[in-house]
Amino acid sequence: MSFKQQLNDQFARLGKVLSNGRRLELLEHLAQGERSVDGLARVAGLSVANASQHLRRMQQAGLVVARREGKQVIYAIAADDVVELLDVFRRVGERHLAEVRQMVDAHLHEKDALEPVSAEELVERCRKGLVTLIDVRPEEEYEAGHIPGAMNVTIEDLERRMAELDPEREVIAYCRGPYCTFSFEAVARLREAGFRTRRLEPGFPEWKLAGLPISTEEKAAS
Amino acid sequence: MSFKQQLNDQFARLGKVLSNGRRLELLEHLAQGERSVDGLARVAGLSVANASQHLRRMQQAGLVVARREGKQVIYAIAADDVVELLDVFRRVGERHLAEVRQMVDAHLHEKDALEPVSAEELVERCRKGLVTLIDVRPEEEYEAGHIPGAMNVTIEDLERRMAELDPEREVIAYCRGPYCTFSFEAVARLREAGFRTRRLEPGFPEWKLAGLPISTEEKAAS
DNA sequence: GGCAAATTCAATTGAGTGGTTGAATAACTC
DNA sequence: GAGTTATTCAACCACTCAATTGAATTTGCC
Repeated sequence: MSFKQQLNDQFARLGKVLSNGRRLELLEHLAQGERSVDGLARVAGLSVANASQHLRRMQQAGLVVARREGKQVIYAIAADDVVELLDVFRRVGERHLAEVRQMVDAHLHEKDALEPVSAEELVERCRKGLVTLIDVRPEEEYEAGHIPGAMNVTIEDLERRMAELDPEREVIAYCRGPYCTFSFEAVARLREAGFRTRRLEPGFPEWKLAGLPISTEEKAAS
Repeated sequence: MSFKQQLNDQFARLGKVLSNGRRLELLEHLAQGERSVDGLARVAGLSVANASQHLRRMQQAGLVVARREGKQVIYAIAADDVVELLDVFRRVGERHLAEVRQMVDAHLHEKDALEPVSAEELVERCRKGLVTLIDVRPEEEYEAGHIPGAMNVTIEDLERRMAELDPEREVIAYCRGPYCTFSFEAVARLREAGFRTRRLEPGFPEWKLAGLPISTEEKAAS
């Protein structure tokens, strides 16, 4: 077997890691911040043993790193370029896999009724103090890092905490990324309740990757 | 099975396509330009039936497109973002797969003895008329598109045609991309023969992707 | 229509993968 | 050190995949 073939076989190992939906899901969660094995197993709906297997495989491929912290093993994305890869991967997938386009169109976008706000636009509007920014991810992920000035309101809390929002200000919601449904849902519900609302185009990982400021201050401070 | 899981399974299909060394090799060749099934089978060292299977699979995933031309079926990369994906994929692979780093270090780079020239630098030097640019890929790929002003000298022809090169000018060689060995080999041989030589950092696909000018003029014109 | 070339299809084989289960290991607590 | 919790290991089964082989299909040419 030629050198070229051996080399391509090595690269193919990376492809193998990305060739399983469960692993992609785990990577998506890890892109939000580091987590323990059973934390990941819970959010991804997998058995602990199964999640552990997938994580170990990704570790061998160098995409994630693990460290021990007491009884727990904490996994994290190995480097920013992995998030970048995931992003390109998703973009190409969305463009080229007919099935993805169909699924996304059918389930998520009510066409562009929920027209997104770009990162630049958000920065501008925040500066002017025109908007309320909400982070629709679970509390754990919010605490691991969020956009400065965002308040954490999960989907479950949304109805209950709507009263806290100023109806005069536009509400902008963001979540994990372009294929996370939280922000779509939040926007839909807030619209029903009469708010002017839009979703932020990038998710938190894309925001972070772009080098924009992030914050890890406690919930109370927002 | 949740929507999120289904969606990730769809994306995983893309990973599956990239999870095989032979397919990656075919994509690398296709990134040089379109080719027929048996042309691809020959350059990749596969049986025609096997190449056909791989190509059909990549077609189903939307990464390549096929068109009939007489008796032959011509395959081509579906869009530029596929080349971009391949590029990110290789970059991440090189950084994160320890085995790749080892193999590449051992076989290709005699460390940076063959320090590469960037695309910008080449454009600058070409403008000043300081360098001879050679394209070390097979004739077919050269004819499908090359950097303007480059002369096509394959590895096989190199020894024989060295006399055509001006020993006073620096010679810059390029080939298929960062994991193609042709330009390394050409540079090594030319150095032995006493030429000042370097290799171009990007390969032809990367050059094209960057939107830099390309030419398809006949060999005689160079 | 009959023949040849290029490609695809269909069936088969051996190897690898994903998920489950139950046992083994590691670290902390008492 | 016994007990508890978090993680990994090992064995297993059903399933998918890569490559080969030979037949079938499509197209062009006489």
